[in-house]
Amino acid sequence: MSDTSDESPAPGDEPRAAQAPRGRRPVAVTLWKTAQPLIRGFDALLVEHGASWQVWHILLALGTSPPRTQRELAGAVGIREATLTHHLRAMEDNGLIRRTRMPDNRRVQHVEVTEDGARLFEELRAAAVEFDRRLRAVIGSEDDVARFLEVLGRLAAAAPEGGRDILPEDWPREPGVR
Amino acid sequence: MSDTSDESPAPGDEPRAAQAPRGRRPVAVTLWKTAQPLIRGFDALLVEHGASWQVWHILLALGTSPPRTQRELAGAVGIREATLTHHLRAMEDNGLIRRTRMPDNRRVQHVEVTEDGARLFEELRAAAVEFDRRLRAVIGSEDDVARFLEVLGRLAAAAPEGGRDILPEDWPREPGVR
DNA sequence: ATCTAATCCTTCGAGATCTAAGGTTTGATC
DNA sequence: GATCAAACCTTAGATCTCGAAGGATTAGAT
Repeated sequence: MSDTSDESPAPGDEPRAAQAPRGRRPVAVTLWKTAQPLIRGFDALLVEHGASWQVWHILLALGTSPPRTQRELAGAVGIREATLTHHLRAMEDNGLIRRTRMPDNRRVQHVEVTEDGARLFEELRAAAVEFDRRLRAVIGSEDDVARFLEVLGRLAAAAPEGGRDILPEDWPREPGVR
Repeated sequence: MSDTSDESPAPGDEPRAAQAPRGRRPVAVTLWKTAQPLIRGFDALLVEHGASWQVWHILLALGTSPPRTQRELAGAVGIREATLTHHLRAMEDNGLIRRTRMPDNRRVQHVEVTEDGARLFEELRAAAVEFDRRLRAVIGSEDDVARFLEVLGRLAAAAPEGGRDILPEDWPREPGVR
């Protein structure tokens, strides 16, 4: 996006009613405007393979560390339970997953990846790995990537616990402040 | 979201080790799961002030380097024209902006921030600046922040030109490849 | 002049997402 | 065990977003 490099206030910039914070581009905005097109590009890639970013994300979460409940799964994918229900129903219709009530706790829906689902994920994985390889190349050396991800981890860790259920009064906290 | 921090060495929390078996967490996913809660937290903050993340973003774009057309504005905010129309209508109804047809080119709608809009933005600015200050503190020194933003810039620059209109075949490109 | 194409914006319909509220099942308390 | 609360999921309604198509205006070509 050309706008992500708009530190050029254009020579002869006019004092407008709304004045931006001088010089500093907000971190959160920059982060957003970077993540946004990347995810969209990734999604476009997966759509070509007959899937979508969120379907892939759900399959990934199911494969990585199988969540017990849909709530956990939603948390892992970063969406709400209601939204997950929506996706799971579609995925179930498409035969990618199977849902069964557990006899020992009939509240939970156990989500399982079907053969078809596993096959699809395997196909997507190649594209995803290649995509990731290129992004890492853009970032730099392995150390650069590690440092970058570490910072992201710290930022994410600074986010409120429940995802976005309750915002503590003084959030985000200073580093070290507990 | 506890899951977004499941790889960070996070000082003082370690509830679950649920880690991807084959190492390498996808960069795009990590980026997304960091940006997502941050933006949501920021939005929640602004909502308390009677606005929203996108309203603030639009006001910011209008103030920073006033776009000539709505198309430019949409690009600056990272949304589609159709979506922008939606927001602008609401903002116009709320008296935050004013839209007028230009006599020399009656296709374009010139967007202007009203007094009320400027006043609201001024109020939001304090919250936004403080929010940003804290995020930067989480990242580290000023140099750390600069390095971090530089990487984000490179990632964003690697994205396809029009934002996400056309995905070149070999995207994202290797650094240096043109 | 007129026709065609491009630019700019809006409308429409569909999909993703959220919050809030509801339904079921389970656990705890009396 | 009856009742109340909690856990888990779904449904309903609203909002944000997009793509595609349409309307209006301008610029370019004939």
